[in-house]
Amino acid sequence: MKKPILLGTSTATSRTQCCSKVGIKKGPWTAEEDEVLANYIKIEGGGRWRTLPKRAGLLRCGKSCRLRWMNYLRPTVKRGPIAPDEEDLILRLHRLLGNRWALIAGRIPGRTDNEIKNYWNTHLSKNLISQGIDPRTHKPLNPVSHGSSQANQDDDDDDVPESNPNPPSSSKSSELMGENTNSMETTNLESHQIYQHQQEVGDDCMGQPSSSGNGGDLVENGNEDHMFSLFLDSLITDNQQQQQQSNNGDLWEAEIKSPMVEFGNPQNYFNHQQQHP
DNA sequence: AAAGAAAGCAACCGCGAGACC
DNA sequence: CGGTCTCGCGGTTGCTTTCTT
Repeated sequence: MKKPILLGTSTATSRTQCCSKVGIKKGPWTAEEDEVLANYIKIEGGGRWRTLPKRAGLLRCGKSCRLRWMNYLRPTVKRGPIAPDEEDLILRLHRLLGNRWALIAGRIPGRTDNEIKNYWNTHLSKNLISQGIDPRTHKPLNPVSHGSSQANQDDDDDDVPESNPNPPSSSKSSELMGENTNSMETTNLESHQIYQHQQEVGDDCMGQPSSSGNGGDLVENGNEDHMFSLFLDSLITDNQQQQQQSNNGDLWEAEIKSPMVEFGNPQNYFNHQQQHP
């Protein structure tokens, strides 16, 4: 593993980040540090990360403590290989959301954004490339080989945000919901149908709304987040059904018909809900 | 068996948003 | 209302492990 680094004045840069302070340890965590952090959070709870290491007696920066807890020490973190159904879910979520790792992780119980991001970069993106699919856009790398669908290829790139291949540098969920001003009108019936659809489909495969930690912010804060969660589930489910229906047909045609496109994006769903409660 | 390459993954970094003063 | 602080996120780095030659 990585050798722990104890930062001193010689290695500290001009950065003013917390981790550049003298005496703050970097590198891999030891079992002892893990124990100290886990025990402290068990007793005192998480949060206030900046002051937590001092209170817990750790020579780490708050960021490092938070990351360690979120990605490794949390009891809800699931270790072990990604199951095929989880992989399928990651693919579908990435198709819909782009590199919104925290959002994706929020829909996969026990998995962290870091883990999913790593898995995507090391496995899934390579798999897609080997299949001739662009992992960023989920479209064919060589459109020529895809026959009639190629005719729509250029248009798709311009105006269909079925996934978000180039998300902005800050990818908060709120931004996801607010970035598209292309207001596509929806009716009360449509939004109601999606909501009702969610009720029928249930939450078995998407996981429970996460109760803590990374990505869980999507679904744990208030009614709007809950509604977004439900909406996201409906997107995933409908997307899956349409892919099955397309069944080796024109994948991208099916994609265009996805609920994401019908709504424009989740923000439109919210706007609509707020205007028509 | 040894060396180099590739893969895997934990951790770091910088930035943006929201909270707080 | 502007400045500062804190948190959380996505991108990236670099060390360790595994595979290949």
